[in-house]
Amino acid sequence: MVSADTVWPDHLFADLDRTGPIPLYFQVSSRLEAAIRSGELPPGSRLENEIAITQHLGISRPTVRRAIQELVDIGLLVRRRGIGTQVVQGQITRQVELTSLYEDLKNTAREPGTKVLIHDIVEADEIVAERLRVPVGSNVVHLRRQRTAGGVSIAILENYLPEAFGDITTEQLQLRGLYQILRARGVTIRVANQLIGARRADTDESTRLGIDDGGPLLTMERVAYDNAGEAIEYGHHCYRPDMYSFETTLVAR
Amino acid sequence: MVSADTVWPDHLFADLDRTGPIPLYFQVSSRLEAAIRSGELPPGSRLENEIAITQHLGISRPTVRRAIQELVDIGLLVRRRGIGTQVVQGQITRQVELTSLYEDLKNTAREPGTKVLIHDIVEADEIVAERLRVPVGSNVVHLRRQRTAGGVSIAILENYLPEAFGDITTEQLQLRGLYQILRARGVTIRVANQLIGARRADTDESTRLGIDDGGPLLTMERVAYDNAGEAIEYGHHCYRPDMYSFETTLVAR
DNA sequence: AAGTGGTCTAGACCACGCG
DNA sequence: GCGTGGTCTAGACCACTTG
Repeated sequence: MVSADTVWPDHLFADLDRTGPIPLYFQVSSRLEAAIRSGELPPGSRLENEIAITQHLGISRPTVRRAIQELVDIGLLVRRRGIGTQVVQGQITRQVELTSLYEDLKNTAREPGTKVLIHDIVEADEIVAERLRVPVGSNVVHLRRQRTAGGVSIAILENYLPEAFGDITTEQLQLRGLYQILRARGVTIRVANQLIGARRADTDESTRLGIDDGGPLLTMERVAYDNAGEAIEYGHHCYRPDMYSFETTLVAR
Repeated sequence: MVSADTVWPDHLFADLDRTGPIPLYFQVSSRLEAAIRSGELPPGSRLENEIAITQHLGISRPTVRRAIQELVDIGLLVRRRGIGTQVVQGQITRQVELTSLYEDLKNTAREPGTKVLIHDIVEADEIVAERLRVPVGSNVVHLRRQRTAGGVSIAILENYLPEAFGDITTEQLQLRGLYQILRARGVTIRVANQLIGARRADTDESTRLGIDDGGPLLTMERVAYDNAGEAIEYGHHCYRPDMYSFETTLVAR
């Protein structure tokens, strides 16, 4: 018997497509996520148990579990053995996505712009060589860009890429984010390692970002890897701390 | 037929325990992780395919897949359909764990210390009430602590907890990290939402942390939730940026 | 004792990348 | 065409929580 206080928005799952290319578990998890974010499943709601969901949807339990797990992984649901599955109390929302700052800004509806300060080929110093796993002194693409949102400077981005990306043009960089350009070339970033910190701005940085000389900067250093596990990009960026910050959701395994 | 250039450290898996309480997939993934981190499986190595591993270990394919998935999730392995599974090139290592600063510091072998500056019960203002999901004006525990490592001040931590934690003693707080105390009471943090930024230090902060007045501070604001999805802790912390930074590994889904 | 999620099996078929 | 990982099934038994 199912407890009376459980919820399951059955109507959302009437049109599951078993023939198309979209996995069943994804169809279920995305509809469920929408129901949670819209408030249809309020914080604290208890979902029906997995067996019951199985019967409602006509799919197997591992598939149901995978759908639920997707939402547990992003911190929207909490599972407890012997208890059930509940919507988390906090309306925690965004995740630090594996996207570029450019896309972050687009999503916040401030018009992003890019000024390319440096775009050349240099020999890798020890740090760049180590990060990109190329020999010291080999050629790498070097970028320095200034990023604006709604006309206001908010970040200075310095990046290094393997020489294979030497044919990226300055025009492309002015129009799009780096990750967009990479994706258009069939390169997908799969894993990234980031180090977030803070330091004083130097004179050049404070002038460009329109802040006080010596004022605080938020910094991020990142190495990104593609599908094949190859290092694709190393960069160290700095941000106006009153215009940008990093949001993360951590979920215990 | 298995390609000649694949690797599988079969000897590591001779003693899998099928009767004990430790899940098979975890036994496999943790041994595999150790082999990767030790360098026994160097970056770029191709693992044997999943069917072959199934036969080597005498376990089913979903179990093998789950073990591999654990390491994909932390950025150690990369899977490609039609290609296989490989060790990531970069030695991605630590993760921002769901632990307190205290434990972070212990792991880096600098002796952590805590000075309790404030420990009282206050009425929740609007922000605290919203974060902890309690009524405005209801009682909450208020903490302000100064954290040292090897005798050097590195952070000021301000936290709010529901009144149910009013029996935590100042002595406990001096000896242990907050999350340790919570765990000892049977409270496990499951989900946390963090916002990381930077700002200027005020005079009190700069004095306590031994930095210049107005110098840069790394800041973190966090709300943490337990197994049941209940808000357990809200805090805003600041760190000496030359002594502490945040490391994250992001993995695309 | 009853109900829940956690783990595991032994298959099946499909989609993608490559030669 | 072949090998790879991606998805899915229909069960089974176990461990934990609560009444």
